[in-house]
Amino acid sequence: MDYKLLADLLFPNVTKAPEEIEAQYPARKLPEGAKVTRFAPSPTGFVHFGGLFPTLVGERLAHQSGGVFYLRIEDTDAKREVAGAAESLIKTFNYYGINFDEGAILDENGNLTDCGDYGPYKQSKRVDIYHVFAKKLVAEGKAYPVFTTREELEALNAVDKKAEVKAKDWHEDGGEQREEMLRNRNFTIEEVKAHLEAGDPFVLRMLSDGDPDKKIKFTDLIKGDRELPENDRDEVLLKSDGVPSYHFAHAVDDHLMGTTHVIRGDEWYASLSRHIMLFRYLGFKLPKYAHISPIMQLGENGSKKKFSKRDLGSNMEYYRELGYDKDCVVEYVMTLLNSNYEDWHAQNPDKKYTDFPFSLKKMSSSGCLYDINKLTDVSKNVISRMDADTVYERLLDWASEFDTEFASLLRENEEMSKKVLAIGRGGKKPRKDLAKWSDARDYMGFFFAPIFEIKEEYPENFKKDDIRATLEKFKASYDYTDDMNTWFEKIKAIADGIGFASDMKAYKASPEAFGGNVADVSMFIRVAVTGKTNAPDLYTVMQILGYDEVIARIDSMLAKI
RNA sequence: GGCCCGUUGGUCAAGCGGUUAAGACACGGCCCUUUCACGGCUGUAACAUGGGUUCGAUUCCCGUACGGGUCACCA
Repeated sequence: MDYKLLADLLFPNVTKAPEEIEAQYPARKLPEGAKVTRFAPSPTGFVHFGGLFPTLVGERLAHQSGGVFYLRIEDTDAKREVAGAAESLIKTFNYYGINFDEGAILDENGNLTDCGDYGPYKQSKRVDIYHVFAKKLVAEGKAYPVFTTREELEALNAVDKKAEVKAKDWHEDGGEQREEMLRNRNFTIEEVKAHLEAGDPFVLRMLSDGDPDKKIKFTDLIKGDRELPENDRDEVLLKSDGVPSYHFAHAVDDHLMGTTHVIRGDEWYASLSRHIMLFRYLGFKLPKYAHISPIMQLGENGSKKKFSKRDLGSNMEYYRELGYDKDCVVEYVMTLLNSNYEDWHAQNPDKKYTDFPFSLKKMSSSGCLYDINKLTDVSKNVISRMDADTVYERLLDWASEFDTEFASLLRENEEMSKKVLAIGRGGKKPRKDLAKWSDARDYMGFFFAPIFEIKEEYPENFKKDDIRATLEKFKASYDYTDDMNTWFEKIKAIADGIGFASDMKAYKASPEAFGGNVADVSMFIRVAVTGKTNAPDLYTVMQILGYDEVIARIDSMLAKI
């Protein structure tokens, strides 16, 4: 077989030499040790929660080392492509603070465009490039056309499955599919020419020289030194429409674009032997690989299941709607990614996650279970460290979209809202009331008269006379200018006045001697003012509410009981 | 099913031949406290399993079970 002739036959329009392409992609001028990583999504839908993991890892590795993190759109499957998916993918990542130095970006009008010297960054625009390298492989006898149609192949595959032909047997014993590959491999130039002239479509497959009985050794940056059987599959390089498969595009693009570290999901691990072979065929230097285990979710039968796109919480939009702050989600992912991250952040509360020395060595090689409890805890910590202005802004951002009534109240009462959000904030041990923005309404809603309805919801074991007496006495004695101590002394006096213990120790010593205690008295007032039995510090609440509002609320309650 | 990978408390996880087997979340108790939240103290709870190797295995080897990934002209 004259491979050179075959190559010209298959790719008559390809005139460029691989070297010409290579010349267009010179090595980047980067500091020693700088890593070049990429995120390479296919635009088929929303950003998946699990997709955040490799993305964040790639971003950290690149930016921590002074390297480059770029975005490449893998739109080689027109059938699955969803209009606008690429744009929304980018928006989502930008929203989470993950930014790309190079690659597909959004211009000011929100349209997809390229940024950087190693493009095009959309694979559908790189078809000519792939063909140059495809032609080279054919000319070297490392790839060949297969004219068998997909339908025919599927039928053969079904036969193999029925006969329980194992994948391994491909190499030794054949199987119908294997036979078909060999038949195509052995076509003469004349046969190929005849197919071509008849207009038969073909796929280009790599001509594998692997032996699955032999192992190929390699290093995965997370899993360590491993080995896999050599690849013996004649993997598809170009589909019948001339568009490359993932495998071929991966090799060509990551080589030309100078990727040093391929960070990807674990589902690619099994095809690594194929990729290694491809890089060898192409004469490319193999990048370093890190395969990340998928995040799991608890299945119905109690077993772990890969977090799938159908699962609640897989769409990043879900967290935004629920009101989880972007920083909280990133923080949570970081705690899962590097086991020492949480300790580090506890010791460096003021630093950002980008200051953390991220390491692949600290990554777990088994998939972890998604835990909403942990997300909640992490979120409370993150929000508790924010200042009141930031909390106000982000809460308002969220509410503007998902709770417009609350949003307008926040806007109309900006000053008060910030005071409320400042309660217990700052200092070493801040309050942790908010895990997500949607918690805020319940936490602080009572400050806003329009959505605050006073209900008479006292525990039943108290006498209404005591409650009434408390409220009346409080109303008579309340002085807005009192300091906290004076204020509370007055409440103690009220307790004494109605036969409740003002001293908790005395009460605990003999509870039967009193009608209740000062905590109960405080509760009477608290319910009238906040509508709840639990609220932030009552004195501060009243200071924010103002004298008139406090008295109005007391009066309102007095009218009801 | 073949081939890979994994398995320390409910969850996330330290650990790399000798430890009272860390820590965090969740859960329980106590303390602080006018409620809540915070904080402090404290408790329950783990090396999947069977064989080896070894003076000694959670740590090393083999098998078993369980879980996961993959086996497309999808990425």
